[in-house]
Amino acid sequence: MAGCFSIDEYDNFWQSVIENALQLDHSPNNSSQFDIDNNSNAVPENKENQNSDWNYTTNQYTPYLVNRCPFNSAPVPALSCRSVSSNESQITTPHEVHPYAPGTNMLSPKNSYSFHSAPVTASRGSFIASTGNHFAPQTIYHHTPRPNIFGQMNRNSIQSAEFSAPDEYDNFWQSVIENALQLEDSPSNSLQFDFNNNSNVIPENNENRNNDWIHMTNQDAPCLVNGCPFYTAPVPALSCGSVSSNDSQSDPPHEVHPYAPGTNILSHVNRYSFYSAPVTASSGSSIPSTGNHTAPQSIYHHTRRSNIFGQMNRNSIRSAEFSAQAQIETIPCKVCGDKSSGVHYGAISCEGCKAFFKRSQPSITKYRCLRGKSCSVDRTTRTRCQYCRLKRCLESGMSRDAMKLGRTSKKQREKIEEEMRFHKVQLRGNEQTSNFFTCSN
Amino acid sequence: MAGCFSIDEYDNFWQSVIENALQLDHSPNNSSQFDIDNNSNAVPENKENQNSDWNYTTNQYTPYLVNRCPFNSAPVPALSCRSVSSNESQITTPHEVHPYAPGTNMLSPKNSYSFHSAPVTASRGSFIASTGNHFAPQTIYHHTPRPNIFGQMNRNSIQSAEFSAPDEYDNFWQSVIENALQLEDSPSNSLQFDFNNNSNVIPENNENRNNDWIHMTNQDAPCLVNGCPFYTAPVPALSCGSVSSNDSQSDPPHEVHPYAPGTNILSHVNRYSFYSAPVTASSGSSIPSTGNHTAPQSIYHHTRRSNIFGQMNRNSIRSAEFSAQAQIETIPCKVCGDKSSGVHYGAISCEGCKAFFKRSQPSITKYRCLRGKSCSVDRTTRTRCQYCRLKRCLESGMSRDAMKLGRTSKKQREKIEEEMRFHKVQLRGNEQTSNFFTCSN
DNA sequence: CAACTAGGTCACTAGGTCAG
DNA sequence: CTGACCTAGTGACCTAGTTG
Ligand SMILES: [Zn+2]
Ligand SMILES: [Zn+2]
Ligand SMILES: [Zn+2]
Ligand SMILES: [Zn+2]
Repeated sequence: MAGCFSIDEYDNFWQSVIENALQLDHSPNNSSQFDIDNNSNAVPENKENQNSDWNYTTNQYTPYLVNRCPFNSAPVPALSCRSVSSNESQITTPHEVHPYAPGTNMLSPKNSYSFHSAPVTASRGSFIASTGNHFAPQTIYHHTPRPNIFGQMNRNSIQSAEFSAPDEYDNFWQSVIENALQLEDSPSNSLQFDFNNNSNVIPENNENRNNDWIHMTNQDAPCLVNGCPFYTAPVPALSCGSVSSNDSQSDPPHEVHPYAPGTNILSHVNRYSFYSAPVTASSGSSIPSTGNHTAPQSIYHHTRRSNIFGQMNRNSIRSAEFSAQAQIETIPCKVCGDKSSGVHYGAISCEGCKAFFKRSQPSITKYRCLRGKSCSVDRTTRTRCQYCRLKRCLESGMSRDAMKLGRTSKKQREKIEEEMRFHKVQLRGNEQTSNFFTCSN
Repeated sequence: MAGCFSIDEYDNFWQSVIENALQLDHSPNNSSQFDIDNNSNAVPENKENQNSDWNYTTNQYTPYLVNRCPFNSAPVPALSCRSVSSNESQITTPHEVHPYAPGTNMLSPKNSYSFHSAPVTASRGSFIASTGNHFAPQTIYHHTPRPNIFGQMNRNSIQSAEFSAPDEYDNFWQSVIENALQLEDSPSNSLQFDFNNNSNVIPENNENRNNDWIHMTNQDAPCLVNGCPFYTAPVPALSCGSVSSNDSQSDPPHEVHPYAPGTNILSHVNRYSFYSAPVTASSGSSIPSTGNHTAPQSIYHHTRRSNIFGQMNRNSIRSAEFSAQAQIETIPCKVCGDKSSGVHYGAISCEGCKAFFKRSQPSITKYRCLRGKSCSVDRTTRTRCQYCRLKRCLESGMSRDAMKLGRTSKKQREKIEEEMRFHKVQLRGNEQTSNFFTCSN
C-alpha cells in the first residue's frame, strides 16, 4: 500500500488516468463532437475578439490554461449536441458546452456563475491569501474563461446546463474514474486515504465541541456536487504538510490535494469566505495538533468544502451542505410564510415582519384596512395591507413583552425542533406547505 | 523635528489650534450668527422634543458630546445665513447648519447622508471591533445627532448643503488649518509625517505589483473628501503603535489617528470590510513588514480610506473613489433599453416603464395593438404602442408579485454587478450594442 | 463562553405628484 | 398620458447586549 501522495504524485496519477482514457476508442475526444477543425459551431473568432473578456480565455483551440486540472487533456466540445437555453443578453449564439468540458464550471456553486471576480492567480506554487492555499489553485484562472457562456443566463439555465450533462459523456468519465480507483497504485488505496486506520483525523470529542463541524468533517461523503466525477473518490485523511491552526492564518497552510474529493478546486473562491468561517473548538488555543501536524486536516477539508457555497454564513453553510442539523429557518414565518430568521417578539418570523412589527409599535391605530380586514398576508402580499399584516403579527403572538433574549432554553429548543421536523417532512412530502403557517383564522 | 505623535498629542495640538482660533476677532463664533441666545432661527424646543431622535442630541446648547473632536469648541450656528432646500418631510423648519459646525457630517462621504448607522460608541479608550480602532472614535457618536436635518433630503441637496458652505466660514477654518501646519510643532512637521525620508511606507515595487493599490496608497492626496479641513493635511506615515500583520487580524490593531486625513472616522465601518482588503503582492509572504511593525502603515491608511465606501470589492473601491461610480443604471431597461433606475416589479427598468406598468395594473386588457403585436419598443418608440410595451414588460418578468423591497441581498447584488460589468465592457467596446439583446425573436 | 435576538442602519423601491 | 423626482416604507445585514 502506497504511503503519502505528494501533490505531484497525486496529479500525475490522475493525469495519466485521463491521458490513457483519451486513447480509448470510445473517448469523447475521438468523436466528431470534438472535432474543432471541422466545426462551425464554435464561437467565431471575430465574436470572441469583440469582447475583451473573451479574448484569450475562451479560445477553444487552447482551452486549458492550467496543467493541474484532471480535465486538462480532455477535449473541448465544439459541436453542439443539444441546445442550451439562453436569454437575450447572451454574447454569442448559444452553443452547447459540455458541462465537464474544461473551461466550464462544472463544480462551481450554482450561485457562483460569475468568474469575473475570480482572482487571477499567479503561477503554480505561489501562495494566494484569498484561498488559503499554498499551491494556488490555478484552476481558478482556468475557470475565469467562459463566464459569458453562462454569465447572462439565469440560474435555472445554468443549473441545468451544468448538471444535466449528456449521459454518455458523464458515464464515460465516471467509469474512467471508477476503474482508476481500482488500480493498486491509486491514491485511494494508499494509507493516506485510509480513514479507518488513521489517527490524523479530528478526534470525535473535538468535533463535538462545535456543532458546526460535526457533519462538515464527515469524511465518508466527501463530495457534495452530485455529478462530479470525484463524487465517489476518497478524501485524503492523512495530511502531508503542516498546518497552522486558526482561521485567520496568513502563513502558507499545508498542501491540500487540489483534486481531493470534497475540495472544490474548481469553484470560484470568495476571498472573504473563510476568514469568518467557524473555527476552533477550544478558547484561545489552537486546534489540537494531530501527530506532527498542528491542525486537523479536516479543517482544511472543511475550508475547501465551504468553497462550494462561497460566502455564506455559518448557518447557511450548515443547512445548505448537510441540512442534517435542523435550523429554525426551516420553519416559515408565522405571519407571512417567508423564510424566518428566528424568534422575534415571541414569534417565529422573518426579517421583514420583525422590522414591520418594530415599526408598528407606537400606534396600532394608524393603519387602516381598505378591504374587509382579512387581506391575505404572504410573502408577496404582505406589503399591501399594513393593518392586516399587523393583525397577523398580533395573532401570531408577537408582542414587545414576549421578547426573548439570550439562548434558547432546552424546553424551547425541543419544541422548536419538533416543529422543524414537521416542516421538513412537509417540504419533502410534496411541497404542500398547506396552511400550517395560517395558525390564525 | 518632532518625533512620533501619540493620539493625545495629535488631538491636543489640533484642539489648541481650534481654541486659539476661536479667540480671534473674526472667528465665526464671535458673529451674531452663532449667538444662540438671541436667535429665533434655532430649532424650537418643542419641535425637538417631538422627535426622539432629536431629544438630547441636537440640543444646540450642548452641541458636542465628545471632547476629542477638533471642532469640539467650535460654535454651532444658530442663525441662518442662506437657505437650505428642504422638502415636506423634513422634521423641522429648515434652518441653516454650517457644514463644519459640530454635529454636521462634514467628513462623511456624500452617500452617507444618514447617520442612523453611525455606531453609538462606548467610552474613549475602548476597543470597537467594528472600526478596528483601539481608541474608539467617539466622534462617531458626536456625529450621530443631526441626521434629521438632512435625513430626508435627497443626495444632491445634502451634497450642496454639506460641501458648498459659505465661503467665509470655509475660508476661516481653512486658513486656521493652514497656519497651524506651518507651526514648528505641527504633526505635519514631524518625522511621523515625513514621507520622503520614511522607510516605513510600502516600497514602490510592491505597490506597483498590484495596480489596485497604486492610487489608494498615494499619500500625496490623503483626504478624499473635498471640503474637509484636513484635505491638505498630511497622513501619518510612521506608525506609533504596533500592528498585527495579516488581513484577518482579530487583535486590536494599532492606533490610527482618528483625525488623520484619509481616515474616515465618521463613517460606519463594516466589520468585514478590510480584513480581506489587502491582497499581498509577494508570494507566500505576509504583508511586507515595516520597521518593527508587521504591517505597512499605508495599508492601514488604505484600509481606513476604504471605510468611506464600506464593504466593497476592489474594483468597486477603485472606481468609486477615483471615477464615477458604477451603478445599476449602467444596465439598460429590460423593456425599452433606456437608462434604468433600479429593479421595479422584478425587472431592471426605467422610470418610464415602471410608471407605465404601474398604470397598466388595473386594466390589463384595455390596450390594443394596431399593427402586428410586434412593434419595436425602445426609448423613442416605447410610447407608440401600449399593447406592445406592456407585452415587453411582462416578458421581462414584471409583475406585482415580483416586487422587491428593501435592500438588495448579497446574492442579488453579485448578479447585478456581474451584469454591470458586462454592460461596461459593451459600452467601452464601441457602443455597438445594436440589437444584441434581441437575439430571441 | 456560545447562541440568540432587539434594534439600528441604510440601500432600495412602490407609489404619489405634477409639469410637460 | 408620460416620466422625472420625491419619500415613506421595506427588509437584508450587522452588532451590542442578554441569557443559559
Ligand atoms: Zn414574515
Ligand atoms: Zn387588509
Ligand atoms: Zn424602459
Ligand atoms: Zn404594437
